Amino acid sequence: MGNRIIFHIDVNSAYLSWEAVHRIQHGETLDLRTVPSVVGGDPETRHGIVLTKSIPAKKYNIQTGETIYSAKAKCPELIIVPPNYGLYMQCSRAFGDILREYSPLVEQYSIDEYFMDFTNMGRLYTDPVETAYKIKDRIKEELGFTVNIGISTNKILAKMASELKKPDKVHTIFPYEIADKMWCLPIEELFMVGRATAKKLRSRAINTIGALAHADLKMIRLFLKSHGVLVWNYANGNDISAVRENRRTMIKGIGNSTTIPFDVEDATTAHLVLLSLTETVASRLRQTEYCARLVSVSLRTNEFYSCSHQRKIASAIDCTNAIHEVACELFDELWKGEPVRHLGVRVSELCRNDFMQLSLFEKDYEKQRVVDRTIDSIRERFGPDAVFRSSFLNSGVRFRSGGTVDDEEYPMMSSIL
DNA sequence: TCTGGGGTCCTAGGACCC
DNA sequence: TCTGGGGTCCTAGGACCC
Repeated sequence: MGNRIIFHIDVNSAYLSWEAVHRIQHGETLDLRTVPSVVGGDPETRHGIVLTKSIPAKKYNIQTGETIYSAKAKCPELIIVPPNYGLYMQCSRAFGDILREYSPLVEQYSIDEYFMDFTNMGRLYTDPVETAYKIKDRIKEELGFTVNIGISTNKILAKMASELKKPDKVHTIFPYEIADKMWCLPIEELFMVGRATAKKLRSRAINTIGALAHADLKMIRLFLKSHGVLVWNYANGNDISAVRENRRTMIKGIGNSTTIPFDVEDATTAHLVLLSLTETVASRLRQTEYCARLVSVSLRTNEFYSCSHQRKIASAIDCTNAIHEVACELFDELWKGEPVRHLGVRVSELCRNDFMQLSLFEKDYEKQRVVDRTIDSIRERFGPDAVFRSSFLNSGVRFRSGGTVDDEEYPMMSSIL
């Protein structure tokens, strides 16, 4: 196996860029990217954090994930726009379609990132770097937003390369360039080194990616276990994982969680929120033609204490009511009576729903499944709000939280590239 | 006017069995 | 009565990504 050529393509300030382009296309004269601005949630409903910042906003030291409140304090004239996930899905798709013109082997890693295997494309295209510039400029011209492209011989180096200088840039980190371009960077810049790992490494005087690369692997393994081996390899540019089309990969779980605009203080309201979360989870589960054997509920209190509770169930299910019933049991066992800020429902241990085994005691589940499917098809034809349970009337609880992903699903990123 | 939501993977401890 | 170890399954929590 010869050397590979891998591209990593990353949208610059994705949500914000996409919103800016959308506004310009609809006659807006101000380009959000040229002023301090962020995409962020609404503090009124307790969703007030920064999701994406413009480059001018970055100059005010505004960080992704910080509160809108503190971002405004750093820059009073900051423009805040709400997220629009439907738009992002469209942009993401259009972006991927262009990439697939350059190689058949394209992997979507997240809503705004793709890997592309350019090995063997040399017969069609003169030079990878030259082609990367072409792709970048085409995306800018046709779709209106800029990307960074990183090029190397594997995924980790391509990804690290695309993170170098932004925006609208092409970078390479070929193996012979690792020392010059990557080892000087602070340790937290390395993929998979988050706050906890950075702290542990820095406490042992490992402050740069280069220092980690040169550290003794046995020592790293001793205090960071398998994760240490992973990041040590990344620091050395070692990665043999393949770019894989994300059609066939098994989805592991489906979840929906929400921060409630008010503190929930009674079980009845909590159960209603769980129902709204379960409606989304269960309909997505049925849409993907899976059943689940594990249900978990997570909870965050008004004091930001988080905990979770899960249970394996006897036979796999996909009914809204059945999942909701388990979720309520789990909540009742978990909840100690504190005011609840956030609730989540997640199903996992999925299996195909075609050869479902139903025990005799669960025979009315068949009827229930027919009801679910009927409701699913009504919502498909007339919109998600066409039917909802009367228990939500005047409850102050949104009857369906989160969104169903109506386009084809792509599996989310994992730590192993 | 405080702190999102969607994922994946790993680890540790206890139960249980041989 | 005591001492043991290995294997699997289950659960909770933590770390990381975007």
